[in-house]
Amino acid sequence: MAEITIKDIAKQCGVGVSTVSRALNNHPDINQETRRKIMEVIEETGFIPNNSARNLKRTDAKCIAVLIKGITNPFFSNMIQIIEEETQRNKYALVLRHVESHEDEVDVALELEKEKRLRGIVFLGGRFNHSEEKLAKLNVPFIFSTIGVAGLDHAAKAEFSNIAVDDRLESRKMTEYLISLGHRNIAIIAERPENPIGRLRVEGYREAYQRQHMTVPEEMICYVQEEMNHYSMENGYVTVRKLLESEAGEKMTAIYASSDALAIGACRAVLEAGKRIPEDISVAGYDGIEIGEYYNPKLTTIKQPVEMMAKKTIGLLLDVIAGREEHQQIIFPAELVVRESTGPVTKLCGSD
Amino acid sequence: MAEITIKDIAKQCGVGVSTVSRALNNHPDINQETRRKIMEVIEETGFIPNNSARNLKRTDAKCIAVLIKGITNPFFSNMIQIIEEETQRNKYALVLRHVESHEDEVDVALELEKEKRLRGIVFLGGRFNHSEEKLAKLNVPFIFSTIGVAGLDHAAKAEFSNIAVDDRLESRKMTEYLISLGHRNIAIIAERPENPIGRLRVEGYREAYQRQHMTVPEEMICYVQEEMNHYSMENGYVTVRKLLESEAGEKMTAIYASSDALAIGACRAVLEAGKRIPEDISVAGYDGIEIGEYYNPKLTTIKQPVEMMAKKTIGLLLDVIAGREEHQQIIFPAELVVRESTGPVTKLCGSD
DNA sequence: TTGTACGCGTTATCAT
DNA sequence: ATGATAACGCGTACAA
Repeated sequence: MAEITIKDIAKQCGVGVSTVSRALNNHPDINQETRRKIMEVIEETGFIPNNSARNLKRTDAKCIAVLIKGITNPFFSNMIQIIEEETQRNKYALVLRHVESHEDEVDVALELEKEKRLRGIVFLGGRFNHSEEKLAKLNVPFIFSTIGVAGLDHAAKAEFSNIAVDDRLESRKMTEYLISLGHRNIAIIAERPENPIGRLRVEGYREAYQRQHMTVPEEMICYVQEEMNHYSMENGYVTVRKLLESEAGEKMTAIYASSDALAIGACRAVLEAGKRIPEDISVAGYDGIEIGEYYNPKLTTIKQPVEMMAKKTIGLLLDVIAGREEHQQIIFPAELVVRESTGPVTKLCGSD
Repeated sequence: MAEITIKDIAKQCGVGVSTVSRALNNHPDINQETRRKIMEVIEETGFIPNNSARNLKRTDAKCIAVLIKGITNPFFSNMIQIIEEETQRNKYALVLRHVESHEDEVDVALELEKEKRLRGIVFLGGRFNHSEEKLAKLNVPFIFSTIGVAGLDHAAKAEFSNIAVDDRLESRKMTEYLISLGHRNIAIIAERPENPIGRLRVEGYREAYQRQHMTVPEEMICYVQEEMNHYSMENGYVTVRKLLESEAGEKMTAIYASSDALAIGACRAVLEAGKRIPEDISVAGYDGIEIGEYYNPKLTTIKQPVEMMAKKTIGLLLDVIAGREEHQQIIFPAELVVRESTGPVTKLCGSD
């Protein structure tokens, strides 16, 4: 077995280990000729430096980590791509770590910080419910991106950055738009209230009614099924099918799902019930992912500015690392994109 | 800064470092009382062992890695979930590594093998075009899963395992089905020929015609756009829009896309051209991902048995690691799922 | 420009 | 059951 190490290379080249190390790391003070020779031997032998040993020793690894909770959420795939590009453009190494649902993302971050000598961390997805003490243990700058960090006091917020859209406001925007179309009984399919994002979006929904001095139709507020993936189309489908069988389902003229994936599932349930979209029931989503443009009918949604958000996330993190900036809370405006899945109320029996 | 280490804990507890190590790793020969005390101090201090140091020293890490090329491919998200569950069920640690498009997955594997002391590797996605010499450098068992490994001799195949469906056969199945509906001018949207999977699927398409003693409509064979993500809906959309403007587009009565994502894009292009699915043009996909069931119309597709494949991938890998099994080439049967997006030819001008 | 020797934080081996 | 100490493979200060 005998793993081949830097010593073997040194011996084979008749040089010291440090010279090999210098060759590997492109150190300035090394004879290019000896370097060439060493690299040749490395090539031949197929020697690969051990990263664990490197990380242990190195102090200056320009490396950041992105921790993603819920990789199945299609909203992230776009984000990740841009984050990769941006990180690379800035000559930073990137550790992309998928956090499994049973893991705690901060624990993972703590581990990774030691293991890889990180300079900064991005948290993508998951809920924000971390104790301040735990967060305080992180020794490098970190950012929560596209996570609803609600109800935190300013003191805590100074310890990290936050990139997001105003979920409450955007949610209100969507609801107001639906109301403006004449809808009164708008069902909302929301993330469970334990999730801050879910809560904020429901609050926005409520606000829209309240600002019109209309009573909030509480029976129209539905939550996703706990036991299955919260972002799956299946969840939207199952939830809306149940809804359609209920009393609230009879009255509703519009469905507002708090993610596009849920909305697609909702559409299927509506279609299967023999109703038309949007003639019988309007359906709207949230996120602005690719499928919304391609679905039939095209999905009305709240489009988050993913590209800008991803770029700002990395940009700000690197600025904070470099000491060029302080931690910030940045809210990006999202866009109400009206497409084909929503329309004016036509149902006559809608009002009771 | 002063990173807190195992020595600090030892000092603070008044014990030796080895005792702390034993406590951390749940070693059998340690007094439970001292262990409890040590763990308490660890808890208090927030000490986290450095993984790099651990990996460097450890010899028996029960750990496998899954390398995914093309994480944006929705076909994988399902697979990954099951792989995670299976790995955990077998008490193995899992390193999920996203391989960026400019990286070589075998290089990454080589690095990771040293860094993490891996016991086995799974390759998911990407094309199979690795030199045997390079693969030979991998010292642990590895499996290619859901990757078309075509045209390899048996000698090479004994060095690793392979889990896949018979892309040529399944592709033929789909084409034969479309032909049986009366379609003659079936456009195929395929991965570029450099990709073995793409090639196999086109071969299956050709075979279907040949077995019916019909000439293959070469002008109906389209490849995805090189410059954008090969699995994106956008690619399907752009490709089919171009196709529709061409001469071949006038004649075609069916489109068979070699992934569901492409098929969805194709549908949008067809719809936008004012044609109905399947009345004017039938559209079929390949993969059997979730969106196909929810799209409108529901997508006819070749459904790969993801769950079985994922389970077998991990099962076989662990068996090979344990010496219970030899490397194998396993072909799973896929299923032609007929849904709403395909139907009999109705177009009269179809035959020229 | 190059080589020697030490240390990174941990686990394994060997005493005790 | 526990402690001292030698590795693990590499980077780097220092000496040459």
